[in-house]
Amino acid sequence: MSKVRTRFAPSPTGYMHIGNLRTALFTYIIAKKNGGDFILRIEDTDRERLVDGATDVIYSTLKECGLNWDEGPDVGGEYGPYIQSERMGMYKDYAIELIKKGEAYYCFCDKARLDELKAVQEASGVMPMYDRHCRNLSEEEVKEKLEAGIPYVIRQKIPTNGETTFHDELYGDITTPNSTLDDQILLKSDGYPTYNFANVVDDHLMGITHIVRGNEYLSSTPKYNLLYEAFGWDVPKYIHVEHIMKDKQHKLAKRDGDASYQDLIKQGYLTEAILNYIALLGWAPKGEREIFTLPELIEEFDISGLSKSPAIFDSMKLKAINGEYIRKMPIDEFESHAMPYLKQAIKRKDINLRQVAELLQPRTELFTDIPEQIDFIDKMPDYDNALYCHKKMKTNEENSLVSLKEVLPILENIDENSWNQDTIYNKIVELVKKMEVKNGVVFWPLRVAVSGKAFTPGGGVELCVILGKEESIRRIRSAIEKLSQ
RNA sequence: GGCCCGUUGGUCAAGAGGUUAAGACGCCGCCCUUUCACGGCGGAAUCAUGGGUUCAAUUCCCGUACGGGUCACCA
Repeated sequence: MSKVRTRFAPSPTGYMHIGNLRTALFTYIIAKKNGGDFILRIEDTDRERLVDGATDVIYSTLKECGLNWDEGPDVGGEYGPYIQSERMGMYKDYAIELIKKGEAYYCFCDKARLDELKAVQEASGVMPMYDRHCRNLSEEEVKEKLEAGIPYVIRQKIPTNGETTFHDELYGDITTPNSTLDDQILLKSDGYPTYNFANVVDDHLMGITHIVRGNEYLSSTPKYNLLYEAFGWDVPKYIHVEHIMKDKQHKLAKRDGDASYQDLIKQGYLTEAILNYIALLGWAPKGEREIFTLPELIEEFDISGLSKSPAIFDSMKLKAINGEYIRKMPIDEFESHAMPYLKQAIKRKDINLRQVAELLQPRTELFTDIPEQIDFIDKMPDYDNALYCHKKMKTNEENSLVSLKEVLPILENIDENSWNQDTIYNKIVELVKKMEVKNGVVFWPLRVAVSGKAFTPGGGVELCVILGKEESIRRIRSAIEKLSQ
């Protein structure tokens, strides 16, 4: 069996849609799973849609994701060039070869005639399709028109009856009546190939064995298949993957602002988590495990786990997976990822950011959530005394005031050098015992007094450690004042 | 509209002609606990629909509904 070769062939739009990224992922995995090669080909023949720097987005995204290509525009390879616009010269010969084989023909119909034809067909409710006006021109007629310099295109000669069946590795055999297939244009009047034609020729020339692509190509595959057969080329294996949806009726689109890899990164998601999640969208592993690195995905992957129906993108699940990756990180790595957000929220220089990071790690699902969690550190927020009332902690404004008054001198008596978790905690527990109350009766008011928030990462003691002795004492004093009014 | 594809809890989904129809996210409850989070335990919640085939169908077949895709000198 020949070596497996797969290809990812994006158009440079300056934007990596996560559906595309997922297709790239599967394409890469299928190659690597079989010890094959993954090829990158840039399909940039649409000059009008060309965007500056767009190929760089493709390169950098794939690289960040670890989807390294074995052949491509920048790394070369035996089957280049890998940029479609640089391959333009060769297609015409292939189109003419097809004409000689009787599998294609010159068409001299001009735009006006085609437009009119289409209008008539649409008006009568018929599917717009070329009427094969030029399909049976005699050799003389063709020669005459060519010599007269009449512009032409080359169209594929689809069988007029019968049906075409192709095999998809996922969907099985799919059969389509030939009568529903259009004599599609292979070579445009400017001499350039259409995408459909270039694609088949390129895939063949590059020795692609498995074509992995979006499900939108399912209905044009019969025509591709006919093309392979017309040339007498080996038909590759097809694997069509379903779309990622925003909801049941809408595809995830650019305007949603969260459809691209870049959008997700901006929102604070980790590359590994994104990759892991999109693999799970439309593909199910054999066992119950869900967290996989790229090499593990290659190990686990099997086409049979691919889904045949569209999957709705669920950011809650992505977030949960992101959280798992975050919790798994060594603290140093977490800290460096979190640093920009820590600095954004904390301007004070006397705060030990490492300690803050330690509190935050098990509580972070998205890095962008960090600032809001620690916004009380620089500046005590305004809060209502009602915060001191907590049913389960059995606290209210009165006993909170008592607790704070008791705690204050104890904290004041702790030496600056002993201002740490254990010391503070033990001293407060001693106090609690002496007061003969529940722990919460002291801990809850303390936490409120130093944070002014209903929820904080860490409890009163942790927060006091973070804030330092001086600031903690100051906050407790002003809380006592506030409660005494 | 023609053609093609699909339909298991709210979402991702496993599954098989006979199962208590996995698991995950989310939700709810409990435990742990100085709040929250983490962790642990438990719960509610699903086979689109009508006909066949069969002793038995959510699983196989046909129809219906619903959803998606596609019908360019775009890629």
